[in-house]
Amino acid sequence: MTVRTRVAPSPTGDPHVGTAYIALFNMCFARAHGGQFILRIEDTDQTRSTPESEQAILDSLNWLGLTWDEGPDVGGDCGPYRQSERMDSYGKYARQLVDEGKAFVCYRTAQELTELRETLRASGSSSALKPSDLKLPEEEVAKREAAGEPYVIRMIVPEGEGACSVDDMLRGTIELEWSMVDAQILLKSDGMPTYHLANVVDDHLMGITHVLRGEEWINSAPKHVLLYEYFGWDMPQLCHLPLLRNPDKSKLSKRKNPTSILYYQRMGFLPEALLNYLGRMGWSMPDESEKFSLQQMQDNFDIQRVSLGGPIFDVEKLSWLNGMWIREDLDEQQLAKRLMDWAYNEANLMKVLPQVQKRMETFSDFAPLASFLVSGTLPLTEESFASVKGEKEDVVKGLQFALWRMEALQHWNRDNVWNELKAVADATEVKVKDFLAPIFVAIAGTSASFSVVDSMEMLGPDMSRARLRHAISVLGGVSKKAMKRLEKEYQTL
RNA sequence: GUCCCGUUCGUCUAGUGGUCCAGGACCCCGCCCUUUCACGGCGGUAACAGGGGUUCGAACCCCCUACGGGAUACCA
Repeated sequence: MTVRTRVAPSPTGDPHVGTAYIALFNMCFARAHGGQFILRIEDTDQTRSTPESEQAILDSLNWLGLTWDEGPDVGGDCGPYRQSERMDSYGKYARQLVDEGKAFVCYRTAQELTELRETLRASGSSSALKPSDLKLPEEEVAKREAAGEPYVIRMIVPEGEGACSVDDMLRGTIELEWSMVDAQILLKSDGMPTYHLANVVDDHLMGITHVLRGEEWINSAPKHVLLYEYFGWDMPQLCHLPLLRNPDKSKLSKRKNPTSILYYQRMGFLPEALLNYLGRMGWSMPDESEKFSLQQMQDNFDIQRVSLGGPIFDVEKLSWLNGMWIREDLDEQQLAKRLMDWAYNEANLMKVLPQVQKRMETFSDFAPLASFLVSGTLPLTEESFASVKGEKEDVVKGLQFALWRMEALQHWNRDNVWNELKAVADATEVKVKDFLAPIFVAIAGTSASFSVVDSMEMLGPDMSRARLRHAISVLGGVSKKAMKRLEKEYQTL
């Protein structure tokens, strides 16, 4: 048995707990059956991942204690497609399908596609874009080809009635209508494969027998079934795991929740506890114990014990569990070591010292000045913002705008943070000093602190965002209506 | 809109036709321990989404409705 999990770095490079969640289940499943667990970091979208973000994921999974096997060599590359020399081979597979009449070259432009979709919708048809919808007159194809216009390769899909049966290890047979399946792009105009092609080709080459992935993939399973059929390959067993949710039940997202493993690391959670908690999401030990190690989970793993309701990620219970691990599994020596590894080490001290030394008269000034850097959620109240000038409404607006900017920021460093914040201040015609004041309070708990952008760099993206979010909610939050207004105004910046 | 997947205490879950007027855990509350707070111990509140079947019997099987989520991209 060979089980794999595919990991795609997020655009901002934050390793997502959902990634670890899926990886954990894949690993336990594979190991419980004496099989191999392969992890592939892959992203066929050149605009998304970077070598750093890919490394960040590996580091995070390592930190959690997950381990994986070396995959079979399928051409010397298990790394990001961006660096792959195998890119040609995907084109080859796509072309093979074209030659066999199972895929076709499509010269449709983005604009034409939107128009086609609009007409489809207007006509009340629920059908997806089919090969026949996309067909262009031959002379038009020739013209575009001669002009060297970009094209993609799409797969041929059944048109008309009928459904595709997909077997799921947990859900049984799922029937999905072909009418909902569009002529999926296999090879993008930049020559990159889409997930669908790459997924099927790689899994086949690597001899993957089982695929455990998120529920969000159920609807594209027919495409994969069809591709395996087209190629004449054996289909791996599929298993769709439930999705981790925000407290409002939507798919766990960083806009509503800290989702980065780095955040939980910085917050001071033990990797054992975080992993233990993820293992309790949608799964239970046969004896229902709450606290268990990765090894114990692996030893007792039974995929049938996965429950399908989407579990809500509850930080409170995670905290309780973490406390259990701290109290029961670490002696004082070990705890001391963990604390030093976590934050109380020389490297961290050296980062802070340049900021605080100027402000110190005695050593005892140090802890109060730097405490916010090793804190989790700051104990803020509305009073904390008393020194901040301006109407509460405007303060909240500034914080919200700052938060949005920080959520969109891809490369987290001092200069980028500063440039973004300055840009918002300028665009809203607020003095930088006044704009930053509430952000100081949000980040450091007081406006009397050292450089807020340096602090934010040290705290990292998720902790910084979480604090901005917390500050907004302390100030009464933003109502749905107000949020709409703010979003509109934000767009105009 | 359409399709798909779900639905047991507020939350995580046990439960695969009788042992369930539904068990455990987090949260909350009370009591005990304790110079305080926490930890720990004990106890309490609180759920089978609704309606129809099937069956001697249904949280469990089937159907319908409602609700939630996901998908509907040259993102994964």
